Formats: sequence, C-alpha cells, structure tokens
Amino acid sequence: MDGELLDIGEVARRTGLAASALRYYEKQGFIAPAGRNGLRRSYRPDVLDRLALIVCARDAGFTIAEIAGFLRAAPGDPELRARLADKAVRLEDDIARLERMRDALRHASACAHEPLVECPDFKRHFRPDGGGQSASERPSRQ
Amino acid sequence: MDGELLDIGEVARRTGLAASALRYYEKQGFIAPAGRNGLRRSYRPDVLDRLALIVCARDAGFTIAEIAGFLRAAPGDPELRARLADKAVRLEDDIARLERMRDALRHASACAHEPLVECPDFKRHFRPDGGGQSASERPSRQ
DNA sequence: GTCTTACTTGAAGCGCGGTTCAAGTCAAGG
DNA sequence: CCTTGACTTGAACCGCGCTTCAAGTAAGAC
Repeated sequence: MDGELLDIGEVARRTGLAASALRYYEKQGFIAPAGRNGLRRSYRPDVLDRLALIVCARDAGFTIAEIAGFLRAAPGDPELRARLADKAVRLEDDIARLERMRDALRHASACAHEPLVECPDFKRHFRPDGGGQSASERPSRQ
Repeated sequence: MDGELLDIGEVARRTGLAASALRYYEKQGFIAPAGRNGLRRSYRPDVLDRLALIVCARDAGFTIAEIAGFLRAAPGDPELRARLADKAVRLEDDIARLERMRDALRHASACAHEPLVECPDFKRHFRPDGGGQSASERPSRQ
C-alpha cells in the first residue's frame, strides 16, 4: 500500500537535483535506494523529505561533512544536540551579517554618493567605528 | 600628512587576511598598493576599509566576480543600483532560509524524537506541507 | 529478437577561492 | 660588506561539491 517506488530520474525531476548529485549523496551515505529494478535504483518516496532537508542544510551553508555528521549521528546523542545548538548560534551570526549586508545594499541602491564604495553611510555598515582609518587586532579566522 | 604607508604584512595582520589573499585580490583588481618600497607593496591605510567591505561581501556569499562588478562599476551607474537592489532582495531570501534553519536546529537540539531527522516537527521546517510524501514541480535551481 | 533509452559504473575533470612552492630580490641591521 | 628575513614572482596545487565522460547494461516498446 503505497509501493510507489521512484527511480532516480523521477527523484531528480521532483527535487530539481541532478541524478549525478543523488549518486554523489548516496556515496556520502546520505540516502540509499530501497532496492533496484535491474541496475536501476528504486527510492521510497520519503527520500524526498530527506533530500529536502539535505538541500536546505546545504543552502544554509553546511558542508557535506557537517550534514553527514547530523544525519549519521546516533539518535539521542547528547553531543549531537550540543553541536546543533552551536550551529544555531553560528547561524545567528550569519543572519546578522547578512542583515547588515542587506541594509548596506539597500542604502547603496538609493545613495547618490559618487564613488559609491566611498560613501561614509555605506561604509558604516562594514566598520562599526565611523571614518577612522585605524584597525587593531582583528582576530577573524581565515 | 599621514604618510603612514603599510606594507603587506601589516595589512595582513590588521585584516586577518593572508598576504597571498591580498595579492590575489590585487590580481582581481580589488585593491592596489599606493606604491612600492623596493619590490614591496606599500598600502595607504584606507585599503583597510576596502578590505573590510570585500571581506563582508565575501562572507555574505557574494562571489569574487560579483564583488568585482560592484567595485568596478561606474559610479552612479543606474544598472549598478538595480543590481544592488536585486541583491538586497535575494539576501532577504537567504536570510529567511537561514532563519528557518536556525529554528529547525533550535528545535532539534531540544527535541527528543528518536531518529531526529524523522521528527515531524523538525521536518516541518523544511517542507511547508506537513507529512505528505508528495512533492510536485520544484523548480529550484541547481 | 532487436531497438531505444534511461539508467549503471569508476575515474577524471571543473570552477571557485585561494594556498603553497621554488627561486629570486632587496632594505635594513650589524 | 654580508646576512637576515620579509617580501617578490609565476606556476602548481588544494578541497569542496559536484559534473562529465566512456563504456556498459537492462527494462520496456515494437
């Protein structure tokens, strides 16, 4: 009762992912076919949910290795929970940065300052301290 | 009066970027030394502002090519303004996605559902339509 | 039976954003 | 003058996240 298995082409169509990407994800251990029809992979429909999750995580900036960690971790693993919470915090930072960038772009698209990149209002979005040319000890990781 | 030129090592230290990255950015046309002391690049301190902008844009997910476009565009170019506004809109979408991911992670870090990735509350963050296994025409670009 | 067509495989390749390397230069210090 | 050491160069290399390729296979239509 459901028995509706999907082949890789169908999954590709429905998710918008390339078949090669699905095979790649399989190699990474993210998904697995329910079986084969001849050589062809047959997927249960719930693979679509899993792929939606993977795509979302990928688009949110998680690396393949991180996603693998989340998907493969033992259920209930407290360390996993901690990592997830940690990631949520980092996402907060990412969101804040993107919001600053968005605000800067909004200003830029309306601002008439001549060399746009020299507009002090624009620049203020990137360096909290006004126009001073000083910059000390920025520990930013590279 | 200021004459305080910085060499590449100093700029690297102050920005947290590698010297190789600075040379790379120069090759891309993002920055230029004010002069040379022998072979050594000498930068005016305002290069730090420009680098802050570049780093921020990079961290906000802009490609090198996009940043180049923004930096090199003719000042006042109306097409540039339009592109900036367009980017701001896309950033909105990115922010929204990141917020959904953040909410999902927050839930996940507290949720006791056994195979975590199967938690319906968790999944709901990724697929607007509840538990249905259907998925039609997702045009998502790959 | 044979054709078509979408799949299969492993290996190689690609674009991005730099980093690393080998060999060389040169300003400053002693 | 000689050494030191941070700089210089172009070219090669790297990790990521896939894509592309060449060669092969099998399900379903005719």
